[in-house]
Amino acid sequence: MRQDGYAQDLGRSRAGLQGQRLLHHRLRQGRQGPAEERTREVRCRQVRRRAEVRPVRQGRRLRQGRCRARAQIRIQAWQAPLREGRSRVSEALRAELARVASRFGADGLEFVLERPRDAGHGDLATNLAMVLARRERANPRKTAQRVLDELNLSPALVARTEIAGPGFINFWLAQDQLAAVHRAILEQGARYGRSTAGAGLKVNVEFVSANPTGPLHVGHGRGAALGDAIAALLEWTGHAVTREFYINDAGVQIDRLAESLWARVRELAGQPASIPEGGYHGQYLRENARELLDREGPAFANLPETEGIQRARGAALELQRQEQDRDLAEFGVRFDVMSSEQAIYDSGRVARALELLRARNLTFEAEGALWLRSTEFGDDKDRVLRKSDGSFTYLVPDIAYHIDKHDRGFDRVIDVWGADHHGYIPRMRAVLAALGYPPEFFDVALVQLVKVVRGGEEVKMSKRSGEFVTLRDLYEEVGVDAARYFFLMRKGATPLDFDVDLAKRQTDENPVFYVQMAHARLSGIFRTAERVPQDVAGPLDLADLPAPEDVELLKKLATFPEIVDKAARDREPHRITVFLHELATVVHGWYHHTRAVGAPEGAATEHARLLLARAARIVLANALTLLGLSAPDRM
RNA sequence: GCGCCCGUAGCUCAGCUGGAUAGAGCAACAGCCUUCUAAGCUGUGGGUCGGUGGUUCGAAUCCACCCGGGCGCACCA
Repeated sequence: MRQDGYAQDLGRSRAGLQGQRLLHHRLRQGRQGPAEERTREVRCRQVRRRAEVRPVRQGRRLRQGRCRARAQIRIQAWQAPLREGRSRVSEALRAELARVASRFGADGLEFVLERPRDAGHGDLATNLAMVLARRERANPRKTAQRVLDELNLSPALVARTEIAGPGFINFWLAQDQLAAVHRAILEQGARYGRSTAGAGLKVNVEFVSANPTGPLHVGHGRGAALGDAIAALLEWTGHAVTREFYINDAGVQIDRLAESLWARVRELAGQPASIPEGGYHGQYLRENARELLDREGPAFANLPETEGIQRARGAALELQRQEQDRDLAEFGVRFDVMSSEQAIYDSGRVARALELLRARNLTFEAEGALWLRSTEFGDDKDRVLRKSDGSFTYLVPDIAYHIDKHDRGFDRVIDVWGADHHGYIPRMRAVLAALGYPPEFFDVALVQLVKVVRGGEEVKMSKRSGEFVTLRDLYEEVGVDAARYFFLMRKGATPLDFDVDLAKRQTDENPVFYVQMAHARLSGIFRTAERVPQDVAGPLDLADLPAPEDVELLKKLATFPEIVDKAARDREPHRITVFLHELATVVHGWYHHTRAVGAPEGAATEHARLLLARAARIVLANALTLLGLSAPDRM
């Protein structure tokens, strides 16, 4: 039930949602009837969140000193394999700068070598001289000159250098480097942007994990798009990824589901029935009831209650699972493994997990309950495992599940959870630490709420579920590509406004359209030229690309692998959508200002621009494909 | 009370391990179609980066405190 907070919990748990009051108000008003019965469920979906959430967000700055040490260790653990993935040019330059630093008696000095925001500051820039000057209390610009004098760079690598501003050293790369990038793009094709940085690390990405108690809603959709994209990013960076869905098919919510379906069956058969307290009121259960009666015959409604509910349970689970699977498949998300909570109980893993904790002396009995000593491992209070009524808290099967993932040989486990579950993280982390798993084993990516906006108005009711906008409603209306793109446009941890009108618009105001259009236009060039992109081959001579837009485009293409690495490291797919939009802007500008087919500069330029268009088309397609989006040839 | 999240242009948001005049889209305004999709391009206006201190050669970014908004402090999943 990783995500259910989204739907049921709107009125309470959302952190950091400005301007949400209206939404809460509407939702409450809108489902006044059902909401009454749902009160209990709402209450029981609340999550505690006292504890630290920081360490989850590795890629972000850490404001609290106390979390810092721990988080940084983890950042390093994650980044380490990625270092090799950086471009050869910047690595060579970095190495040379490090050599100079050590000649100046500053071995291992930390400095920055990065791509400056402003193209006027070169292709790469370093603050090395400024850092050195600080140690020596020297003038940074003079130090920069000394660094330059000492620097031994091949002209094949760097064409020009300058000292700028307070002491930056800027580098312009040799054109050979750009030609090499172009060659790499054509050679690697659909693989351009991939790296082996992950070194085959086995990663399990668990996402969506919705309760099988109703249709997937937009919040699940965002989780699906995000989890799938994170998984793809990890694949692109050389990790062995498993996409997994955890079915919460045990527990009281399934009992309520079964009772609710049974009530609908009786109702359809004209018998007295009512949805139990905490039950499910959605229209979909009426449809399920109809299906069940059609399948089993009218006598089904006359079964004794116990048996009826028992059989309704199986049917409800099956039908809800089918519907969720269908929606996910249509949304373009596939899972390698479906795990069932019930199966974890049935296989004895829950009992074994409990034994394991007990054997390690991590539990104690008090007040008729069994407790976990989670405070000894960073949680802020001890947690109940077995309630005094003898039943288990949710923590227990979840612990068993994570042990299971560990036992299946995963090096890393990433759970994509609704942000309302963030209070649960320290608990799980504490348990896994207690079991001796390395801290980097477990991580969580949080997904914030989605607010659907139409005509400037908030969310509306779904006609079919009687609840929220379902994922299906959404992608049927705006299309899968637009839905996925919009879900991925923002950082997962940021609340998202989904503007349905904008997503449907077939103009450049719509970012999905704008990006896909860039790809279609590039394809159009080849149609006009009556050439197949794959047949436009040969080395690229930079001298045949006279326009500044040509070079700008090529440089943009060159940044893609680095963007992928960073997006994977920080698990932030939105960086790919940001990149896509930037690249599309450059492509459109290039398309408008230069001419490929029948280039006025001559045949050599036409050929060079076709080569460039082919490369740009590859990169656009790769970035789109990575996010699960199509790259249309015409629109 | 304790804790967590958030506060960047009118709106929605980027801003990567602190860097060189703070960016994009939308909205507003002004232009550009005998030429590969005008489903596009170009330009203009618009910001005390919530506030105050601190660290630093340098802070939207790190630290402290404060203000404002949201949320949580269960034997519920």
